[in-house]
Amino acid sequence: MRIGELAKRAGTSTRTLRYYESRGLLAARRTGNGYRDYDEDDLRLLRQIRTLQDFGFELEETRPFVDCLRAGHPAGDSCPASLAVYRRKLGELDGLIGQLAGVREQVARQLAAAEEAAGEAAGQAAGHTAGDGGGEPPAPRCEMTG
Amino acid sequence: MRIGELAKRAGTSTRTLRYYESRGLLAARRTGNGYRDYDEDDLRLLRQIRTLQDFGFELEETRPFVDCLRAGHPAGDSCPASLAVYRRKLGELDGLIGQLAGVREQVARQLAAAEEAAGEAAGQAAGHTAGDGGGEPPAPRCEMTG
DNA sequence: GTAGGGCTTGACGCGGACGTCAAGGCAAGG
DNA sequence: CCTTGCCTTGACGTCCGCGTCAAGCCCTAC
Repeated sequence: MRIGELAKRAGTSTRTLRYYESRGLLAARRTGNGYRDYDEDDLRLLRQIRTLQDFGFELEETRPFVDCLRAGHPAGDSCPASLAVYRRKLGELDGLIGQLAGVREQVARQLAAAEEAAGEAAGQAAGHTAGDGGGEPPAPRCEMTG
Repeated sequence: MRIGELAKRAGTSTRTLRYYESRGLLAARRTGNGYRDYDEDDLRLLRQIRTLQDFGFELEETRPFVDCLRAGHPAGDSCPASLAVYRRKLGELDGLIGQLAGVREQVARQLAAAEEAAGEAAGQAAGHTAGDGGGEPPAPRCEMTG
């Protein structure tokens, strides 16, 4: 099949396929007139790349999977190098998730503190003190427009 | 103080400060010879920006905080617009964390399946069969769509 | 005088995964 | 013949937060 059909079947663009080729993934045969010519194996290979891309893998990280399929293995992750990428990625994901969770907590605390400060200021302005025990009360529900 | 000192005290670079200025954050007075001239308020403002940047906020998202400080408020998050950014960011973080957790689970399952397949292949190669029901492994237990 | 440091503006580079435009070839239909 | 639609290569644009270099001015010290 030609590049347009492959792109359509993989749900991507021809530009992307040419880009992959320029990166050394997804080589293509050529027909007599110079058009790229792909087969079902190329489609499988491309789907493997796209799946990993959807996971957030960088293109280079998909290379072991591609090489694995090219070597004739039934799946892209049938090779040790692919498993190593999986494991490294798991570590990265755990680290990133933990980091984001930490940031989330800090932002949540900042928000809570700022809301409380705003609430107290409003209370004072209205001559009405909050008067609760100064600890960490349950977060205000949704008093401001989001 | 001049730009070099401000950069040092904020733990960033002069290039970064000029960039912030070009973006309309962090305006600077000028001395007679054309040098930028900053004061302690600018430092506070800059620290606010840097804190949010460390949280992963985009520069544009720090603008409400900057405007808030410039308006004379005691903290950058004393204004409704800043709180709105906090809330939006919390939502984004929750979404992102959930998505990453979903990816993490998928990668973990892929890894487990590939490891098991590799183990069985090795077992067969060694004349030792794993012996579990040879069909598809049980469907993934939890679908964490992200 | 001159070396050295800090400052100025301007402009290009980077990384990642492409989008988009330009100029032109190839094949099929009317 | 001409149009339409697919294909080719090449090259520049995008986003973001800067890094880095270039050319030159200001001030101080020796």
